[in-house]
Amino acid sequence: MGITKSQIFTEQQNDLAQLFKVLGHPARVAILQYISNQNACICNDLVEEIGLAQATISQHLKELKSIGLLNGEVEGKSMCYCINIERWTALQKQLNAFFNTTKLNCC
Amino acid sequence: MGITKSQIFTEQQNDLAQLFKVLGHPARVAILQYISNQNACICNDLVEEIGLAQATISQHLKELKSIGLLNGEVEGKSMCYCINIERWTALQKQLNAFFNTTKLNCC
DNA sequence: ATTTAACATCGTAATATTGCAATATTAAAA
DNA sequence: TTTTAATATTGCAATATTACGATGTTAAAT
Repeated sequence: MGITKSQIFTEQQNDLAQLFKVLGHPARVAILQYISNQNACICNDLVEEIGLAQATISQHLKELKSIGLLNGEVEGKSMCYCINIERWTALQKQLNAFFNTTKLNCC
Repeated sequence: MGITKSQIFTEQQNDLAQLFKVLGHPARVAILQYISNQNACICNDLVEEIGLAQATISQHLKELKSIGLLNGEVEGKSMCYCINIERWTALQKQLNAFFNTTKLNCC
């Protein structure tokens, strides 16, 4: 098939998996790491920095935006992409909650 | 293309992305949650519990094993799949390290 | 008004993932 | 030893993802 059977899982499980999934590509990890080390973040820098075509970078940025991790602000003819601090922290808490509520009493 | 250009990223970026990727499927999230709430964990339970075919569950278990999160012990004609506590904790630390080292000084 | 620069979107090819039926494999039970 | 039960593996169809060239779009610069 190739299609994930989302309907058999809880919303929480689907949401959590979606977050992990978006983070599950080295380009997106690299983008987050790079942006976090800049003060100003312009997409064109990323194309040179990461080494993927402009269209590809743009797609990855879109996915990071889809889970609210990035804010994009128009700045002249450039875009200023920034990490959404609140979302970032909330995401970290969300993932830790998953790790902590999963008990380890097995075997 | 469809092929991730792993060679342009660091090993750390690829590894981290791989971990996120394995966790990025609701069935695998559900499996971890279910196993963690059991004392004994037998794959056949999972088939009924999760609602995917036995072959599919077996595949997902294999992926979780691939990042060391699950231990599989043969127990008669059943398998006892358990969360690897050390790996679990290490993984949580690894993800937190990613979140914490990513500075939030942008914009 | 044209040009240029910086993205975004579309279309498409290549590859990966998901899911399952069918078929091994393995070990206990009969 | 045959059967049964539990799980793994294989093969394949359907769908998703990745990547990029080509083409929009928008706003500053000329």
